[in-house]
Amino acid sequence: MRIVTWNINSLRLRLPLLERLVLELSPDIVCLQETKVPDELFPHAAGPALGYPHVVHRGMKSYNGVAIFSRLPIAPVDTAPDWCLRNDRRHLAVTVQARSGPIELHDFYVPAGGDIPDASVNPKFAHKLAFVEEVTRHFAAAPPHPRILVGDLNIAPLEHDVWSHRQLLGIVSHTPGEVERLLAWQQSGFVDAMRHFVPAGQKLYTWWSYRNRDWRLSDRGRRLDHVWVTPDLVPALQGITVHKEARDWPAPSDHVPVMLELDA
DNA sequence: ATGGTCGACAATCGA
Repeated sequence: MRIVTWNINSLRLRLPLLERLVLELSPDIVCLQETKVPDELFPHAAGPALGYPHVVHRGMKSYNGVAIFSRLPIAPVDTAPDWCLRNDRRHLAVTVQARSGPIELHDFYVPAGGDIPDASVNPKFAHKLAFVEEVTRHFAAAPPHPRILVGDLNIAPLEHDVWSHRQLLGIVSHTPGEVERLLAWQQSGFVDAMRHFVPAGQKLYTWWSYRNRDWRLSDRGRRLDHVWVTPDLVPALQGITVHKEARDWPAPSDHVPVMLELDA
C-alpha cells in the first residue's frame, strides 16, 4: 500500500499537479493539507477522474483544509474533538481496510504558529503549542490500534531536519519548546517512519521556502511533513520516498509529497 | 538585521 502526504497549498490551483503526482507515484491514498477550499466548493469530479472514488474532505474558506483521496474504501472516524474549539479544519481521520486488517489513518495540518516564538505575545504560537498538547493527550488516552499519522506538523524536531540547527533554534518550527512537544506527541505511541529509513545524521527536508531565488542551490530546507506509524506496523514498513522533483514542477507547492510504502 | 515569495481574496492575513 502506498500512502502519500502532501501540503498542496491550494487544491484547486494545483489540481494538475495532483494528477502529475498520481502519474508519477501511483499512490493508493493521498492525504492533503492546506486545500484552502470550503466543502461546498470542493472539486468533486477530481477524485473519480484521477482513479480515487473514495474522497473525504474538511475545508473552509481561504485557510487550512484537509482531504483524503483513496482507491480503497475508507470510513470516516469521528472520535476526535474539535481541537482548541476552533473548528479550523486541520484534521481528518479514516479507517482503511488493509489486507492485514483495519488501519486508522490520521491526516493533520498543525498550526504554523506565526513568527514570534513566545506564547505570551503571539496568539498563533500559543495556539500551536496548545494544539500539539491537546492532540498528545488525545492519543495518549486512545486505545491501542494500528495507526498511521501523516501531515504537515510544522515542526522540524531533529538537528538534521533543518539546514542549520544553530541558526534555527530561535525560529518557529525548530524551537526547543516545539520540539519537546512534538516528540512527546510522537512518544504517545508512534514511530517516525521517515527516520526509520533515513539515519538521523543525514539531512532530510520536505519544505523549501518560496523566498529563495534557487531552492536547490541554497537548500535551506526543513522537515515539516511527517509520517508516523504505530509499533505494530513497523515490520510492514517498505520504504519512504521524498518526492523532491515536485519542488521544480510549474507553480509548485513549497512542500513536496512524501510517500510511505507499507506491506499491509 | 532585513527582506525575500507565495495563495486567497479583495485590504491584508497567513505561511
